[in-house]
Amino acid sequence: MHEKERHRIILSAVQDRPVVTVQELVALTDSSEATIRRDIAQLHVQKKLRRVRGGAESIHPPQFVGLAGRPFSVNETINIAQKRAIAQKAVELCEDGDAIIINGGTTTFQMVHPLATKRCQVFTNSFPIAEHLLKNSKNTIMLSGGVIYREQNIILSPFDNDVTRNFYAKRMFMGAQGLGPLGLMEADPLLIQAEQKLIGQADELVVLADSSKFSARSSLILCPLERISTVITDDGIPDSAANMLEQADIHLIVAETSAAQTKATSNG
Amino acid sequence: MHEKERHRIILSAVQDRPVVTVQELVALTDSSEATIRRDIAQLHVQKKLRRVRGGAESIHPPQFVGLAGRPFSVNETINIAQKRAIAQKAVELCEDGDAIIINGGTTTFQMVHPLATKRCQVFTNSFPIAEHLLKNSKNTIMLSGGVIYREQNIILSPFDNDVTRNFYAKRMFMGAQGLGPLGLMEADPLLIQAEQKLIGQADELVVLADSSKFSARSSLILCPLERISTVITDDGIPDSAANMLEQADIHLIVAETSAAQTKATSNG
DNA sequence: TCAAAAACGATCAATATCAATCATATTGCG
DNA sequence: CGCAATATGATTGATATTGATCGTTTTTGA
Repeated sequence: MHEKERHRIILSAVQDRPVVTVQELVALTDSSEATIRRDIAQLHVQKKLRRVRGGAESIHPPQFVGLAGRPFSVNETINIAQKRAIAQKAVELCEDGDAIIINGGTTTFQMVHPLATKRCQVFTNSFPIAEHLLKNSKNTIMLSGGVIYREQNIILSPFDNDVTRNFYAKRMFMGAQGLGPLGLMEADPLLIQAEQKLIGQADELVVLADSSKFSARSSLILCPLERISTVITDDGIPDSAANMLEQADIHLIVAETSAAQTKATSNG
Repeated sequence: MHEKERHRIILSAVQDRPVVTVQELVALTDSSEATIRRDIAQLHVQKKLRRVRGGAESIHPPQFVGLAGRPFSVNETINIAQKRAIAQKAVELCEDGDAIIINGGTTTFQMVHPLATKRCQVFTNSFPIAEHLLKNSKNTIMLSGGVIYREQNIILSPFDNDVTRNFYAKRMFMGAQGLGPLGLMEADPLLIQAEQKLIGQADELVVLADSSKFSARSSLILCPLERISTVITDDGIPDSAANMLEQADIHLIVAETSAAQTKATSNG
């Protein structure tokens, strides 16, 4: 077996599993320990893997380093204040007993905190949302079935899901990649398919989009503006976008993120 | 077993329960106390867990202990050694790439630890099993859709679930309330309905039942003995039960528990 | 309080892994 | 064909890890 061939096998083995032993690679490549060690040493200086006693491990974090459970550690902290304020407004629309659909996403995930005190029937395709609500609230949780995609933490099914078809909700909450005159934009075709199914199961569609989403564009249109009942955004929304929504007869809710909450909030 | 591998298992075990004993980890990793102590000490200085007398505890706050969400805090520790040994044997039947169904339960939950090093396609109706495997393994996880029942931590759907119908597995693993001449017994009619659906989706039915289950009885029969391919139990199984299974042409696997390996009892 | 049991830490032998060296095989070239 | 260069495999001494033992400390229970 050629050197390159072994390297290919070693790298693929290391990427599969968090750690591969020299012995396993010996068996896998049918070569000697000495050769495998030499290979590992080479790949180590090439930074293709990390050499450890007994074998080699992937150079990438073995997935639970920080103890997985942080749903979307990367995106979650972007515009977190706006997302939280928006999510708060979204939950304020919900009353105990309501049946709602929450589509997975970093903004909608922020709804879990204010939702903790509610008792709604929540249908979601997001594993982290279901997990959090299950552990920290008394809401009834319904989950869509299918494969759990780790990257998005979303559950997708290639098949029609009767659970989805039989659940009908007052409102569906969802985020988006972008929001423009053409409608709601999304990047991933797979997500679009799943989300379109869900949209059909709710009376009102409530879109949670921080103000940066009005300038963001994506190539795929999820649904036209007419389908949207309500948009919740933050006070950074440009006038043009507000006008656009007004003309489309969309109810606009602006969540105030600054300390200046002097506006039309009537509290008791 | 290698250092990294053990660390993986230890961290994954610590995540399950607020505290894990050295003995449990010895059983789980099949290594010595000294090694486990050294590992715990290492992970402690790495701040991956906290070292305490008797074992290790999660570094994260207990959070929701009283609330629903902790998988099976009550049942989980009953016959834990037997359940673990049984689960270990069950996982030994699985090879990378296998499609398997794991029905929710306290015994089947113990499969998550040995499964951490596998790469199977796992279909389950158990939220905790899905959660753990999602966070601590590279298995592909498929979840059935429906309402999450907090009491059992099981996902049930009143409707037919196409995800379920379209997933066909080599083996299905399940626990039971009881196992007698009439077949597999279960207590809850709702569970029976869901489990019967799943049973139809697998070639072989593997039942995980610690030896106490042979004396336990329940009012409802889930399926007859003929449907069962394999039973995995511990070495406390009475001869009468072993004979019953043998006559039903069921493959019997006996997992030896460390406690029962001492044959002579000095005092009665 | 004391005694028994469990858990711990240190030490040492057994084992596994490693690095270095040498031997062998294959290839390329004169 | 002979020879050198390279790659691979085998051997050996060095090093690291593991498991067992033993004495000490902590916990448990009377």
